[in-house]
Amino acid sequence: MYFEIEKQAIDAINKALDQYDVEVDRDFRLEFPPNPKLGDLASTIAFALTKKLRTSPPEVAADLVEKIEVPEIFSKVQNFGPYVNFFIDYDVFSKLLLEKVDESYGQLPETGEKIVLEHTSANPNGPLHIGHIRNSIFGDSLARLLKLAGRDVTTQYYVNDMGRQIAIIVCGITELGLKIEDYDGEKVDHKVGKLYFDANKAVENDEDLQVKVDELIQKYEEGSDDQLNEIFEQVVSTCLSGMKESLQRINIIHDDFVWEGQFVRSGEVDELVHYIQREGFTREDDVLYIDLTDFNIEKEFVLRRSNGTSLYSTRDLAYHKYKATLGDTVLDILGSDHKLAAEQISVIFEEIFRQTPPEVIFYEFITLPEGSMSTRRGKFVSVDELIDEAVLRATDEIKSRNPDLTDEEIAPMAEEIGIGAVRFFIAKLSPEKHLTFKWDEALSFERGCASIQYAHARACKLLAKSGKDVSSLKVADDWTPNGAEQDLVRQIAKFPQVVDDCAAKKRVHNVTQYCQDLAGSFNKFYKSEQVIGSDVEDTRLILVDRAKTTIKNALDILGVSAPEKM
RNA sequence: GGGCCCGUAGCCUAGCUGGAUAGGGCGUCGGACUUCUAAUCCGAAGAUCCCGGGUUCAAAUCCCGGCGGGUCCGCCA
Repeated sequence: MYFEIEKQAIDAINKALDQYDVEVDRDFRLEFPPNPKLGDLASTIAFALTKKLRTSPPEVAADLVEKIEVPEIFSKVQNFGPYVNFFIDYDVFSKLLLEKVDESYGQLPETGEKIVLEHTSANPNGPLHIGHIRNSIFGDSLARLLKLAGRDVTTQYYVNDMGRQIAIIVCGITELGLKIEDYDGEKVDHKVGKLYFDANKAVENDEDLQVKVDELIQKYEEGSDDQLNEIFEQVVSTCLSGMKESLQRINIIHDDFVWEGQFVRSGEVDELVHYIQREGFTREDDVLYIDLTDFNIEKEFVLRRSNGTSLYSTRDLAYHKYKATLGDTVLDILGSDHKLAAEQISVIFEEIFRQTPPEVIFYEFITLPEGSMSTRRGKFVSVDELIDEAVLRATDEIKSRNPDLTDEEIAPMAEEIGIGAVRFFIAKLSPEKHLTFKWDEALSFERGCASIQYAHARACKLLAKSGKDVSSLKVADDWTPNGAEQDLVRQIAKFPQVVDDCAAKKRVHNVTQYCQDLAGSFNKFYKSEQVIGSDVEDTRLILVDRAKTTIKNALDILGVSAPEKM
C-alpha cells in the first residue's frame, strides 16, 4: 500500500521540482520519519536541491512545500527543518488498506529472477547441532523472504558423501565391526555421530587405519566396488534421514538434495580439471593446483591429491558450475570460516570461467560458553536437544497459565511456541554477529516470539468471540481512526515495504523487528480500545482480522507458525 | 605475521550506500487485571556509539592509525 502512495508523493515532488531551473537526480525514494508526529513519509530532496540553489536546506524545504500539490490520500505536506514530510489522511487511507489486505498480503509480484539457494549442507556424520542451525534458520527464512518478494527460489542441500569423515565411519564399520544399530539414542543421526566419534578416535591412534581410510576414499571415488558404494550410501542416507527429521520439525524442507559424488561419477570434476589445465592456470608438483597469487590470494587452490583423488574444494567447484546452470543467482549461506575458500571460488569463476561468481552470505559462529562445538570431539548441543528443551519449557509455561488444558491440547501449542522461540532467537541477530549460546537467553518467552504469537492468538479469539463472519462485514463510512487505530493501520501498511526492503538487502533479522513492532501496535490497540460492543465493532473486527493476517504472514517468513490459541 | 568480521546503557541488540531528539529487548525502579486472555500495557532511570586523528554544512555510519575479541591462512570439509 505504501508503494502506491509513495509513488504519488514522489510524483508530486517531481512536479514541484519542475518549477526550479536546476537539474536534480529524480531517482529518489522516501523514508519513514522516526516519529509519527513527523508524518508518514519523508523526503530528503531538499539537501540535493540546496547544493544547486545556494540557500539552506530548511529554506528550500519550506519553499518546496509551497510548490507541492498535495495528493488526495494525504492530509498535508509540511517541512520540518530540511525534511519534506507527507501526512497520510487516515480517514481515507485506512479504509483503502483494510479493503486491500487479504490472505496473500505481502506477496510481491514475480520478478522473474531465479535463485538457487544452498543452505545447511552439514556433513552427514552426526546430528545437526546449534552451530549448524544458524545456517539452516537463516537460509530457510531468507528463502521464504525471497519467495514472498517475488523471486523463484529453489533450495538445495549439498550432501558431502565423499568426505574423509564418511570414509572414517565406513572404516569403523568395515574394519572395526561397528554397527549403527548398536548405538544408543532415539535417532539414527545421533547413532551415526557416536559411531563416528569412536571410529575417529581409533583412526587417530592407528596409522594402518589411516591408510585404510585413504584407500576407502580412493575406492569410493573410483566407484567400481558396488558393495562399498552401498555401505557409503547407506551411512549417508541413514544419517541424513535423521537430520531431515530435525529440520522438518523446525519447518525446514529442502527442495533438492545434491550428492557431491555425482559430480565425480559423471566425469564433471575431471572435465573441469582438464579445462583449467588446458587454459593454463594449473601447476603441478606433488599435487595439481591453481596458483592464485596473481589475483591476490596467497593460498593455492588444490585440485587433486598426490594419490589422484579429488578434494572437497574440487567437487565444490563442479557443484557451483552446475548450480550456475540452474538459476540467475546462486546464493550460498556459509560460516565465516569458509571466507577464503569462497573467495577462491569467486576468483576462479571470474578469472578462469569468466562467469558470475556465486553470491555468498556469511554468518559468524554460535559457540557454547565453554568453547566451540565439534562433532569430532562429541562436544555440541544438538538441535534435537535444543528443540526438546524449548518445547518442554513452553509446556511448563502453558500449564502455569492455563491449568485447565489437557496434555493433548498443550502438546501442539508447546511445539509451535517452543520452535518459534528458537527460530526467532536465531533469526533476530544479524549474521555477522558472533553468538554465545545460553539457554535462558535462547528460550525466553517474554517480549520475544511468544508475544507476537500471543497477539495473533488474541486476534483469533476476538474474531471467534464476535461470532461474526468477517468477510461479510463492511468498514463504516464515517470511520475516523483514532491514534491506536492509525498506528496499527500504519504498521500493517508497512508490511510489503518491509518485505521488499529486507529481500533487497537479504537481511532477515529486520523482519523480526517488524514482527515485534506490528505485534506491539496490535497489543496497544487491544489494550486501549474495546472491540466487541463498541459502536464501530464491525470496522474494528475487520482491523483485527487484517492485523491477524499480517502477523501470520510476517511470522511465516521466519518459519514460525501463528497459533490460534495460547 | 597477513586477510576478513565484530566492538553501541549493567547485559543482548537495531541503525552502518553520511542527515531529524541513537530505536528495541533483558535486567532495575514505579504504576495498570470487578472491563474482549497481564505471554499484555503505561511510566522512570540508564549511552565518552572502543580510543585518537581526518573528510563534511552534517559522522555511530566514510577514510587513516591504534586497542580489545573472534576467525581463516590443511593433499579437512
